[in-house]
Amino acid sequence: MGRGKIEIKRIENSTNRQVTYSKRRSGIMKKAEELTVLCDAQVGLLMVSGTGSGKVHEYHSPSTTMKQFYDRYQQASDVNLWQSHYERMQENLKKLKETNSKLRREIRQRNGEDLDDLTYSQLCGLEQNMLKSSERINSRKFHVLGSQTDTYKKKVKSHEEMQVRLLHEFEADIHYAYVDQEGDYQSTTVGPANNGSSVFSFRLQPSQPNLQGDEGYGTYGLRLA
Amino acid sequence: MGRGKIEIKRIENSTNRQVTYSKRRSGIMKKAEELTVLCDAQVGLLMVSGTGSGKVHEYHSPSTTMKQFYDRYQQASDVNLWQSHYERMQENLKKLKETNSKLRREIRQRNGEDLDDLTYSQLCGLEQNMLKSSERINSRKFHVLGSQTDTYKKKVKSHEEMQVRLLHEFEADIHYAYVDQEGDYQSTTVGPANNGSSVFSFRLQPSQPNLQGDEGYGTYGLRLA
DNA sequence: AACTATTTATAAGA
DNA sequence: TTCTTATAAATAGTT
Repeated sequence: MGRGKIEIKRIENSTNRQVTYSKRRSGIMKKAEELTVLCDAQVGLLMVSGTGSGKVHEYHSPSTTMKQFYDRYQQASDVNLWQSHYERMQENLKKLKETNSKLRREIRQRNGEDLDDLTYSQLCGLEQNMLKSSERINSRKFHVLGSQTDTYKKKVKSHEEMQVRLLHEFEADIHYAYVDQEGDYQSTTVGPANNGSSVFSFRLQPSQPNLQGDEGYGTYGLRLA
Repeated sequence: MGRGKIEIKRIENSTNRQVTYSKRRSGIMKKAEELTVLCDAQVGLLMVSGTGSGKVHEYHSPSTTMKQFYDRYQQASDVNLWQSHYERMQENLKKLKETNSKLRREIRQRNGEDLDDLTYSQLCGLEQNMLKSSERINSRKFHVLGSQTDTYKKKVKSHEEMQVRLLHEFEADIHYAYVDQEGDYQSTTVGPANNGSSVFSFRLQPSQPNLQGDEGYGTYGLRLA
């Protein structure tokens, strides 16, 4: 219906396509409304241009809301899977929050707070448990200290060996300098020595990150004393 | 477009209306498909005859599922609040899980496990913290013990008073029975006495619920010894 | 956005 | 229902 017949296939000229979309869109819209009025029907219509802004044009008969149409879709499609997914997610969230607050409470109790609801025997158990844990921590402490000491011992030893070696090289250089008058011993000696000495500089440990940073857990904020 | 022009208003003849619905329905369907093909558009169309069976006729562009339509609609309308809500929820979930595992780790550490990554000074801090907490728990323990004793003391005292009172009543009843020959002293004396004695029965405390019930937190499972 | 030659859709009739 | 056909509407190509 127009100056010439057209094949029903994608219009390749983009501008042309856009124009045709616009014309036919209003055409179909009018048809939809006419159908609604003439035949007392319910009609829902959605159109999105593939080209262009992706703007949605819609028509729906006044008697019906779009929502009713969507409900219809849901019935017929897998959208309701989504729904249940959402619900499961919400439940999950709730459980996690509960668990979370219980964990926080346990930590607070292990920190000597929020003890009012505990019975005498629960308090006893908790104390026992904590003392046992303290012992474990203490023993670990010594283990760490021990291995740290060992490490340092080794470093010190290798450092001493290095010094001895350097001393020898130094003496050789001195000798060489006297012989050749051109010894640049700074570059041959100072470099390695600097490199080695950094082993003894302590690095500050960043303190334990405070998790979500508002409650009282993560309370043993530790730094190198 | 037909043998005669028609007004766009409800067709009163029911049969005629039905026929027109059928004809125009297929017409609009064809238009929808043409729009889809020609303009590379996405089209969704639903029609329900007001008269008749209420059967739904639908068309949607093959490239699109109804779900995509739904999503599209969300994008273009304020329903997309939902989308962002979903995303925020997902993020929340992730954060909660992270927090959770950190909390669990902290508890494990306070329980003397999972200490390998701690430095010496962190271990020291942790130990100090736990000893301090133990003290607090210990002092709370004595406080509870003390108030419990007080409570019992009061109960015992009131019980003693009750006994004295009952004794008097009992003697009075004996006296009455002798005078009247019909004293049913069981019902007047035993009732209240039973009621009072239950104060001394211990109730088992249910142990601390194990949270999600698989990891090693909630470890001080406490019962009345 | 308007025009108009044509094609399409369809109202009425069979 | 479906087909036919005269006529109204829609619209492709043009301006």
